[in-house]
Amino acid sequence: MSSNIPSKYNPKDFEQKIYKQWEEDKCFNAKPNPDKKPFTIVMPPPNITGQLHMGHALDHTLQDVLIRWKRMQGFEALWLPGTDHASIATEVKVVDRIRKDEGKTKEEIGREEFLKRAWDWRKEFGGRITEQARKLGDSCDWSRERFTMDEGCSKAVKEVFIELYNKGLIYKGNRIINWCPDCLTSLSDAEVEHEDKPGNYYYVKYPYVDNPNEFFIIATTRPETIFGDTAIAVHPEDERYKHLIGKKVLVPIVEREIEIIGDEYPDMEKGTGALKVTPSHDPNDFEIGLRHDLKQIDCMNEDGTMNHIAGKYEGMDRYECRKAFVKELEEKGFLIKTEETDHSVGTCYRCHTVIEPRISDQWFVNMKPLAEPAIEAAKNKDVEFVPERFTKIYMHWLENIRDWCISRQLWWGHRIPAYYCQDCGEMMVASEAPKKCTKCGSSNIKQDEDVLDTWFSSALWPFSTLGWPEKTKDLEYFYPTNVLVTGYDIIFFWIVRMVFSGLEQMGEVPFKHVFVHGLVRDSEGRKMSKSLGNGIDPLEVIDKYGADALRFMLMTGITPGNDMRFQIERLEACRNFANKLWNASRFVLMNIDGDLISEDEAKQNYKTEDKWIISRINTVAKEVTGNLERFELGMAAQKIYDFIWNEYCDWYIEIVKPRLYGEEETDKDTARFVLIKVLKDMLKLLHPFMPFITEELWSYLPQVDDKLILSRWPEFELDEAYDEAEKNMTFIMEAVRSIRNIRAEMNVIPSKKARAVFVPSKDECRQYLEQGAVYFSTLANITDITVVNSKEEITEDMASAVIDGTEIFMPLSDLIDFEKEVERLEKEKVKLEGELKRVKGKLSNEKFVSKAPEKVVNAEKEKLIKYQEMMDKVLERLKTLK
RNA sequence: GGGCGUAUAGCUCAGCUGGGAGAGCACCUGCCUUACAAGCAGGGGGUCAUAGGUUCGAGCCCUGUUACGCCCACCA
Repeated sequence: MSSNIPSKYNPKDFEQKIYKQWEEDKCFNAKPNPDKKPFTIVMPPPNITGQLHMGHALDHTLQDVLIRWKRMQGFEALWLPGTDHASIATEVKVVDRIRKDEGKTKEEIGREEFLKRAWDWRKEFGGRITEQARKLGDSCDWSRERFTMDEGCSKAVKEVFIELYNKGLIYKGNRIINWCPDCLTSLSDAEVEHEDKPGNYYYVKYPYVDNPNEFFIIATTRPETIFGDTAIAVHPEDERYKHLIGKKVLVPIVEREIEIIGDEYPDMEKGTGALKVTPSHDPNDFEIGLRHDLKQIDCMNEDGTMNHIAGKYEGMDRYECRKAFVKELEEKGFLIKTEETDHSVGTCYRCHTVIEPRISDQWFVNMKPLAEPAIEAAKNKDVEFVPERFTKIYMHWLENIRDWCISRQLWWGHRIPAYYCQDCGEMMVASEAPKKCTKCGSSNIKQDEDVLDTWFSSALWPFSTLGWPEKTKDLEYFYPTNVLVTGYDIIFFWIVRMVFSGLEQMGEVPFKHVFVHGLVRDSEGRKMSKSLGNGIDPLEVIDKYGADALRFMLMTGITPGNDMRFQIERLEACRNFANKLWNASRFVLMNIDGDLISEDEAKQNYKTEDKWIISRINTVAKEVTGNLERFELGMAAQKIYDFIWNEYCDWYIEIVKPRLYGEEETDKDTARFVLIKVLKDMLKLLHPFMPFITEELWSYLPQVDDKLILSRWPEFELDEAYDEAEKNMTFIMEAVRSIRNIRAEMNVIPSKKARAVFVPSKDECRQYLEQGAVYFSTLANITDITVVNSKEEITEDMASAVIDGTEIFMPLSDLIDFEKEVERLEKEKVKLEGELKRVKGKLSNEKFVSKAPEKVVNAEKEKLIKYQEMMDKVLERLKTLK
């Protein structure tokens, strides 16, 4: 076994192979199991528009760590994968491809043919994405892979739509919505991004009808909508204007008569305190229009160009028209002034085209009744956000929610299950096309042309993927899920909607915890984006450094909910860590042949260092588990890293070498046993973070019968806590460091061998030293160790150090540099002075002594004695030297 | 307009429920010591943004300020 472990860590040699084995052995599969508790995560389905990026790598690693950990803890762990059809984004891509390949528009090839191409796209990219997920090591149950437009999900979508419609929670209406003139579809409020853009206030004159020489002045940022003006609104209490209500003015140039109306909406403090009202192009104006029964005059086409209402500007782009029309206003004397200003405009989250508010026939979800239970769920902590601050964002959104526009003027997506009789106009909502009109009996029936917002189907993901609307065993067992892991950028799009959908359909929240993470930025802190070209492809990284290194890098040095930077240096450090573990394991295996002794046998022969390392990993396991439970994955990873590198490799392996090379068989076997025992636990603890290397190394270990992925997570064992051994080793390590320090600082290492004289001040330390000669020879090249009671033997030509419990002297004979030695001790003195001052200050503070907990006070008292003792020795030594 | 986040070693960041600050990289010194130079040993480097407050005690809690960033909003 040990002989065939490759001498170099090369992740490419085994990552793929290991994944295949896991998959073949169905290690990721989960099914309802009455003997186990379920632990479920549904994967946020990646869009089929492209490939996985670093954000996915982070997102997936977080989920995989949790799933692997819980699986090892004995839960029936299900991580359910899938992909999202991403209606608008995919449609745009497919349209582009058709244009490029065939030079045709989607209208030219027709709906049916278009959908065929879209499904082809889905096959191609959906497969690519799942391949990438495999490279990352995602331990998801591929036998359950879903797609938001597969049969089951489509059924769920229809079911929910019909149910909400029948309850009156979905309705169709002619209302003002966000329109993207480039994507040519409506958008929900969540899909509109606000950007500050430079613009102007244009102050425009509206002449009075009865007195064309006098004007009413209006400020507007969008003069091109003047063509759609149907009123001017002022606040009915506004002293400046109140008397003008009812008067008529002419829309400049257009010369349409409009009335000055009184409405509560205008803010007397803002601008001129008066508004032009354009119900077709502004949501507020739309509302005002409804209140006053104003005409809705739409002056634009769906692509953002002006229509016939704009007269000679017909066909001109809205921004071109703005410029030209302002010029005309100016020339004809209607423009008073222009003021520069920045103002926020809504843009399409996909293409960033400025959205145009537009009145059209759309489907909406009545949100208020659905939002309330979702708010309650967060208040009751049925859903908890990690970190907690995201609760506020969630709440704020729900409390201010408006109806959700769910229809999209697209082809790729779930077609709205509404049918219209072409003869009598009757609308029928049903899962299948009705054969006959329920009103007039006609069979001339057509389905609604529109599809649903992608997020409508995503909202059902936690239960549609488990078989809903059927009452499946899966659903019963795995729902509600435990954790939903996602970036903070889709809380509104997705989290909120899953919660209210889960509550509405299942009567239960879809997940207990929402674990929110940040963005992966580039090394300079910029968002990774295609346009900047600063994106880093996870696959390239995996190819170069291995998936384990990438995963570990993404898991360490991060704080939940905060953004992180992608740094190649950290990636290298993680790869080096993997290499370190690889070599340490190789060392252990090289020193083992045949079977290990039994635990009982080993236990009787544990040496101090054995007890120490066992005790330490016992504690680490406990802490790591605690960290994972609190979603502190970065902290957990860091602790495992530190233990493996700093304790197991740097100390334990080094300490144990002489035993392995020696003749004492019992010592040797015990050391071998402990090396393996601790290594096994290390591999287990690290496995969720670095699944590949740990599984690979595990396969070389003696006496393992199953895969690491299926092994049992280490738990804290009370009988493996060895406090005395920990104390002992801590002291020894301290002493070794001091000796190493002397050797390095004094720069005289005449030979590998050296002598050290200890003058201990504590009995226990004397004991540690007397029994610990081997540690010093192994770790500090001290071949001659003397423990004495008095300083009779101590001479001037010795370098010295003081630690808690003992003084250490190293004879350097004529090589000693007195100046340097004094310098060293002076430095030590200064340090101790500082400590003493602090401790003394505290203890002389009566309030501290009386108010601080006894434990803390006692600790300070002990420190005082310790430092005082050390100080005395340093001073004494300095005296003899001078 | 409202809300939130971040400010800690040259760089990137940790620091859990308050007891006197850590890592990686970089830097300096010495080592190719038969697991590992993707390494080993040693070392230097921080008034924890700023001004107050609470407390025996503050990087951590409270208030104000500054800088950067993010989110929300029907800001004529």
